[in-house]
Amino acid sequence: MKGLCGALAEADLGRLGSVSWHRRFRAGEAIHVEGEVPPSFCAIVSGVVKLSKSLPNGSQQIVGLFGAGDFLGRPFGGEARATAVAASEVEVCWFPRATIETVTAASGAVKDWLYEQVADELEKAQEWIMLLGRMTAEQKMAVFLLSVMKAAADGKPAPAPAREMVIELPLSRTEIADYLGLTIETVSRQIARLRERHVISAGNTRSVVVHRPDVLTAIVDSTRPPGYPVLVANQVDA
Amino acid sequence: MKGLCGALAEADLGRLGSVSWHRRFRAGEAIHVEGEVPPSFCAIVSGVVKLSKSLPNGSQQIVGLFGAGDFLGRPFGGEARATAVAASEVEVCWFPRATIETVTAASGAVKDWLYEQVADELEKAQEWIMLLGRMTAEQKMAVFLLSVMKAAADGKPAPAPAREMVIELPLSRTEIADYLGLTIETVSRQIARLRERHVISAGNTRSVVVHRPDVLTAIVDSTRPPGYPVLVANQVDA
DNA sequence: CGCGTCATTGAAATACTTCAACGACCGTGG
DNA sequence: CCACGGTCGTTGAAGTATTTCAATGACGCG
Repeated sequence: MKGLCGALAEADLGRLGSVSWHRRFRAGEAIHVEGEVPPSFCAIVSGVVKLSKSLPNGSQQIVGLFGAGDFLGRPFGGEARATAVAASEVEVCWFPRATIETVTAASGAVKDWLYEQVADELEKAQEWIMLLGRMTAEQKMAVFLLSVMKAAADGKPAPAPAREMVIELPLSRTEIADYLGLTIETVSRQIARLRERHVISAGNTRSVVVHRPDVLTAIVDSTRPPGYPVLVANQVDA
Repeated sequence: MKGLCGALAEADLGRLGSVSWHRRFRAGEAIHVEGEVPPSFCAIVSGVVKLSKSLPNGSQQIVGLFGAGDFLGRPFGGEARATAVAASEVEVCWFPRATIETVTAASGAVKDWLYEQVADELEKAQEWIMLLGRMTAEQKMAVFLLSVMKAAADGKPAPAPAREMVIELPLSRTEIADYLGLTIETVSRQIARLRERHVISAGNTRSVVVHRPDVLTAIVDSTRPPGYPVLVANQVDA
């Protein structure tokens, strides 16, 4: 999270501080564009950023999601191979590319930090490959909800997924679909089904109450027939 | 490819050379195991290694494929989050973890190289996310064949995908299925269909003659109805 | 020769998509 | 204030790609 500052010598910190500035993006605005050399490296202060790729036929796939504390852009990277778009109102701390590259080149600690950063992202990407390749729509949806819960609970007192929780979805249905590799209709239907089963209930479109996180996790690691009999027996009232 | 040596000072090169040794793995043998701290970092000399994750329900997904010149394992990484298995007879150049970490910690150039390495891998992973999330079985198969062609042609005189080419598939049907997020039957059928359309023809199960690379690329970036009429018209003889 | 693994093929089942219609929400302008 | 159009989400019905189940064929090996 705040590892960058930890990795920086005082002199560098001051140097970076003096050239950085805050910048806001409204939902939908592009931060980096696929095929262009990103002019910056930035830390997300608040909001959610989606990193997406698009196919010639026009369909999109979100390949990564970033929130407060995450970093965008890769020093020495050349052209960005995906587009970064603000999924909500986003505030970033913005560093000119050149400065970051100079500081990085000079500091071993920063290099270490950067390496960690990319390695983590790779790990997440590989998880996602697994998810996209081998999970059903239902499982994908469950993973998504759980990950939003986890993100929301990050740093909160209770580390375990609590017994009940209200979460705000950071993405529209269309974006969720692009994230999970599904269509918007399938996403909608999966949510409806979870609601019918009383696993979640929805107020506003964007906010969801998760009643049974345990059922979500059960769905995620269920063998293909997703344990309906057992789970339904548990939750249907007599 | 040989970037590691370029990044190393002579002293380090000697040091590494003296502790490295060659090691062979037979097809199916595990090189690193998910959940264990890998005892080594190694360069693949020959053969193909698959990196896979498995779901509780037993299904597998290959999250990466590595060939000669690629590197396995991440210094400072902790537990491996995927299993690396030899997909064929594999020969590696093996370095004890401790040595690699010492050398890396000391050398900025090695850090840079390592960073590049991971960043490249991340880029490939994101491509794969796109593929798994948004492509049809037919497109996946085409991408796979093209990537095998590219790997085979690597460093060859003609850089462009040639007009006709014989390739050896480095994976079994099951492995291809795990790689593309499909079932073995679907893979088999897609190959059969490509054969019927005279895009490829097959000798041995593991070897394929690609007659029309252009059709494969057309399939990859076709909008959903994969242009059958046009393409078929081109290739069917009068 | 017979057994085991791997690949192919067919037929039926199903998960997901596509197409299409409708309802809810929201800001704009009358 | 209310009607209007636009975007977004939901829902139904039909279509299709892919999976599942099952049987058969090809190959290698003891």
